[in-house]
Amino acid sequence: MRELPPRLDPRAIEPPLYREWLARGWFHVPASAVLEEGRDPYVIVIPPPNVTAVLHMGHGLNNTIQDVLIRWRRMQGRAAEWLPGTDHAGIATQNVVERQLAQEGRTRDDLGRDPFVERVWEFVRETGGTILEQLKAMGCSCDWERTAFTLDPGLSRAVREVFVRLHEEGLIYRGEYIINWCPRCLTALSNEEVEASETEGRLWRIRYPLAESTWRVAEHAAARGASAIVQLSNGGWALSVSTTRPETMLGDTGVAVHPEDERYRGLIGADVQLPLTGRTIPVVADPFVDPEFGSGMVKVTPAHDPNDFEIAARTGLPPMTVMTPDARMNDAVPEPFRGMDRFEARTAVLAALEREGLFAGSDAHTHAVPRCYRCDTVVEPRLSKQWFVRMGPLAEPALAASRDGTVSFTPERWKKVYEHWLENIRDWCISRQLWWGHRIPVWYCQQCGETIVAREDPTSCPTCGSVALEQDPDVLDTWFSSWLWPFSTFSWPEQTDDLRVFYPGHTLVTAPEILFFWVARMIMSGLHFMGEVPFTQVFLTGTVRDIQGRKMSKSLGNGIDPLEVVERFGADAMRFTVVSACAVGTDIHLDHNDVEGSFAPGRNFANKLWNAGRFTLMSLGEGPIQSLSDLRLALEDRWILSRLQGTAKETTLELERFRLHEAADRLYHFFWGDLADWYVELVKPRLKGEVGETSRQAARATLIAVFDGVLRLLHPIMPFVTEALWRELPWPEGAERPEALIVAPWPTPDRSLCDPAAESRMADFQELVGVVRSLRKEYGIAEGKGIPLALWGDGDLRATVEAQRGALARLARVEEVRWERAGAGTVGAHAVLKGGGMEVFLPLDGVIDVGRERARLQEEIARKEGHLGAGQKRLANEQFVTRARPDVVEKERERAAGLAEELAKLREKLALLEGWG
RNA sequence: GGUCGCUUAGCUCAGUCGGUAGAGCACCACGCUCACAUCGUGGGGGUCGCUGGUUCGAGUCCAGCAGCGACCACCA
Repeated sequence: MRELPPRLDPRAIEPPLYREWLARGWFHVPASAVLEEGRDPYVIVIPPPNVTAVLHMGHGLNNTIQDVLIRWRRMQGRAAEWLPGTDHAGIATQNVVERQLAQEGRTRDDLGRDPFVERVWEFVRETGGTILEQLKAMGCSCDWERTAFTLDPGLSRAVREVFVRLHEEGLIYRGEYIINWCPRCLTALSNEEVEASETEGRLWRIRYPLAESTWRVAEHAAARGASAIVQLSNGGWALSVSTTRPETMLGDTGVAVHPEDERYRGLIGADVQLPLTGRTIPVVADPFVDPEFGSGMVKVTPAHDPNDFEIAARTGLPPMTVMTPDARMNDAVPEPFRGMDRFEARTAVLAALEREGLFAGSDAHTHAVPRCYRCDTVVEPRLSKQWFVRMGPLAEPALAASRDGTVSFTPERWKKVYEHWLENIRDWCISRQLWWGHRIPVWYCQQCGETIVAREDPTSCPTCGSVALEQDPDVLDTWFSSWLWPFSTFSWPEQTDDLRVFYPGHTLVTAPEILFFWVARMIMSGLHFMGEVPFTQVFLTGTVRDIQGRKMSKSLGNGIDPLEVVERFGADAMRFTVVSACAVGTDIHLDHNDVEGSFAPGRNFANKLWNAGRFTLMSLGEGPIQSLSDLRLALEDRWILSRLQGTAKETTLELERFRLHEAADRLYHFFWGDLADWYVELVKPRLKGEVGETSRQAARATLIAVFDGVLRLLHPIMPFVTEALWRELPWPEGAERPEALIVAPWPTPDRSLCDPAAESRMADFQELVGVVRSLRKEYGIAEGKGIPLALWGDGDLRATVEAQRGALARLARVEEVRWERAGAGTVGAHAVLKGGGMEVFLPLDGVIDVGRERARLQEEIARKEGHLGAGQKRLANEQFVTRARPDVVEKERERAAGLAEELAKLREKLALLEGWG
């Protein structure tokens, strides 16, 4: 038997095992495994991390979960395909490279488009994919032969096909609308890419003077209580409007009131002098205006506000863009404001209005300011010509798939969130003014103006034959390639075996943050292009947070590097820790200031596994292992084998329900609590041959069987330490041995090994040992000192204790067991076993503190009397007896009877003490 | 503003069908008995956020309130 070191050294075992699994091709699943071997596929596609990303704990959690599921299904015999890859991450990656350039004092424009894109490619080739290497250190068993990248030729082809097809179907259109514009990234954003942040701002009130011709009407209206109409110091009349963004007033082309607002009815059509600009704008009527809010009068800036754009479209107001792409005031505004940043302009506009006596104060106002999800810059609504996907027709089937249960969510509450989003779906702005990404497959003929949308790059205009074609300069939203991931990675639109076999997939594991960005859209595209949902189960993980509940992030410096954890404590320790911490629907909290403490549970358990394995291997001794079925098994053998069956059943059930932490918990307690603490302790003498050869053989065979079983069950969560130990296990003669644990069959409970009687008797024995130990501690009897034990109970328990007499002596230091009632004159501590009806009596003459024991007894009697009283009251209650479930009533009766019996014994004991003291 | 979720031991969280509240960590005491001190044994610690309701009985079901959080949102 090989000597194992007393401490698990993950660094010594993990990398070689991973290399071997990889080399043996166990992660790779060819389509033939399904088509020829008839195996049932199980497919997970990885949420592709950004190609430039480095691993953080969120990935650690997410990918551990995926690997647990994949390894478990693989052991179940499924063709378990886990497809890895990365996302080109348009804005994020371009930003990274632009920052690099900035350090060299250059911009992307200095380089020009093609050289810039080449530079990004270089960067991606150099550093991209680091994260995938890091996943390997975590033990992720991805099918690396299929590693995909959203800019790969195949995936790019899928993107283009989808664009063209949607365009043909009329689901893609180009138009001039208000979109979310990031003035720093200089690109349009989708609604999902904008994050609202609650901000304490101000609501400024400003005045727009009315043309003199309307003063009389205005005065009249003011007298009738039109609060928005005020008189200026020069005697003229003005409208009062409110705004959170005063700088946009330079782009106002109207003022709107509700058509049925009696207060302002006379003013509809009136001319208003727009301050600072010398322009005259009209008052229009539009039902969007809420008469109840503020003064019931709204300034209209069609080119810089989505609502105003709508109002303008309905009322015919012209849009007027007053900002440059980087959010400075453009040449459309009066000279003094030109070139000012929008926030600078805000101050300047307010100051200018004040000078003209048109500033009317401000109020504190909390509102949601939209920010770019990539750079946090305040997003500017901007009128712009962009490409959009018409989402309504795509959303409908995706909604139905959730409603009819074709797709299910874990935790279930996300279903509602998903459906709510789809019910209120808005069109998707997919064009980005970036260079890094899939170029939009659209060309404009410079000759005749024709727009060409094509699968292949056109060389000439199909309408006029001109060769002067210019491709649309924009690229597509990164998510426009990610949403095709479940089929584009399997060669779609080409109809291959891979596609047929691995689509649709099964489980998607991801963070809730990208439910709309990615999950919902994948379901939409899957249904639309493949006719089937891409997966049927969506498992949304929690968020990894620090001890203060803050999200882990680079900028906060509160992150934990999973690789550091792997390096220090091993992948198994990290995996077990996160799995056991990831209760469904809850976030996981880790302390970045105490990485060791945070991962101690996993590390300790991995080490426990190692040591128990080490002990087992060392104490099995030489000689063949006999078959279990040929041996006469002891009580503890039957007990642990039975417990293993229950554990296998429960573990499987929990995994099926995505309750990974429960699975981890069951295995932890079975391994540590049952196997290591009890079984191993119980069989030590037997393994040494102290109880005879037959007994030794039974213990060896049982130990091997249980170890084999529990290592299999633990393998998905802790693949390395389990595989390392499993390889050292001797194998029963004649039994077929799988090639490796990673490909060993998943245990299914063997009913013939289930033994409730053994479980029950062991439970009594364990309790007896616990009671004796506890009493020893309580009375301060030295650990090493043996004690006599008197007990009485029924025949079954007696048999148990007799069978375990030796173990009792070792585990509880019991010197002698007497089956007789303690006579008068003997005093001791005692305990009553709850279920078993067995009483323990430790004669403790000379040790016991009689006063203390008496008090304790009295206390216990009082407590039990209380319980009994409550129980009897319940039983006396006619409603309870007639209405409660029969088994509950029966249980209550038994409990009461038991209590009464215990009480009688306690009183007897107390009487004994009285006599002695 | 709307929707959803959470509130149980010092901390992080379980708690299935309503029937005498659990785990891990932390803490205290004892123990280096040859698998493991990353360990073992024992122990202390909870008015289950508050109020009311349903029920024979509520951590669990219902209503209201408070606090926290998430998501959604075009009231300037």
